[in-house]
Amino acid sequence: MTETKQVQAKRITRGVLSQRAGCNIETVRYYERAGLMPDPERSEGGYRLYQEQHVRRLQFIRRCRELGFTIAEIRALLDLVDHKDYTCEEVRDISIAHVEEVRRKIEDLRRLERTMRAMIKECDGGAVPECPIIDALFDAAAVRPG
Amino acid sequence: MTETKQVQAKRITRGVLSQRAGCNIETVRYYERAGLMPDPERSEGGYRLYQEQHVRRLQFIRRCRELGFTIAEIRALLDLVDHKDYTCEEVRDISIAHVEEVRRKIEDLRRLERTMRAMIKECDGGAVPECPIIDALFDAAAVRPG
DNA sequence: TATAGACCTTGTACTAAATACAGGCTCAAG
DNA sequence: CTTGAGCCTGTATTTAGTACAAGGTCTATA
Repeated sequence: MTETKQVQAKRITRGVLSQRAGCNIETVRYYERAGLMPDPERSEGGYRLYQEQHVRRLQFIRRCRELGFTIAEIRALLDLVDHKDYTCEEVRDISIAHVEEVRRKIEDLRRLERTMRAMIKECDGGAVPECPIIDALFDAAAVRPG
Repeated sequence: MTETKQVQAKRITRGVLSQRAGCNIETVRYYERAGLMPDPERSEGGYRLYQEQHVRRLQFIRRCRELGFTIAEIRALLDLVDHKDYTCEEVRDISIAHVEEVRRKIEDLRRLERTMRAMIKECDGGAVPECPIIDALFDAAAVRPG
């Protein structure tokens, strides 16, 4: 009897919520506009009042962002979770598509790094106003070796 | 005598300029606003009239962008080049700072890829509404292994 | 010479993923 | 009751472009 009253969950303000997820306070409002976070309860004065479930949700979003998922991808994941009709396969497909995107980005950056290092190697760092890096940047062949 | 007249360089429109640098026509105007491309001559009717030097400059900018230099970094490089008071060392320093940034990004993406692959490996892709990937994303420990 | 239509002009809005700020209101502690 | 921290809304800024509307220019052809 008294227990149901004790179970009454305490409400959390936006500032506390953002701190607990390790993000900026404004980010919460941004995710609300973006449809990732729900419109929460409000106090008499209009303050947003969150619950523990919202902390978990925001942390989920932040973790996805740290893994490079876009807002749209996270929305897709959360839709699956919210409707509770997702299959492991759907989640897996989204994740595999994402990791392949990550791999492509790594490849692009590695090619770029090789080109940069090749240019820098040509440069002795002398105190003269002639620089093979600048020359290379002005000369297509040097920058696009293959 | 007649030669000085023949040397009269032909002028290039914005559309042709952008094509020769392989970029969108609007990008030229953007670089102008950003201070990377100069205000060129204009025709009677107000058309921008470019010269060969501008093609080279735009190609330089595009190559820098392909290598991941930011607009601010390119502005710094062009300032050095324009004032002709740069030393090889200055250019080299900017380039090394950039390549180190690239290396950091690669490291971040590789960590991210490892985490993603670890999550995906746990998932058998079954048609059930329970997924270790979702669980991992809701559980800090799984996503941040170290 | 007239005109079609390709090309250019400007200003403005949009993208992604936040972050920042102004002006005003609320809440809790003392 | 007052103080000040914290919250409210709306709007602007960031990066590196892209897109578009309404209108003016340029040039080749009839």
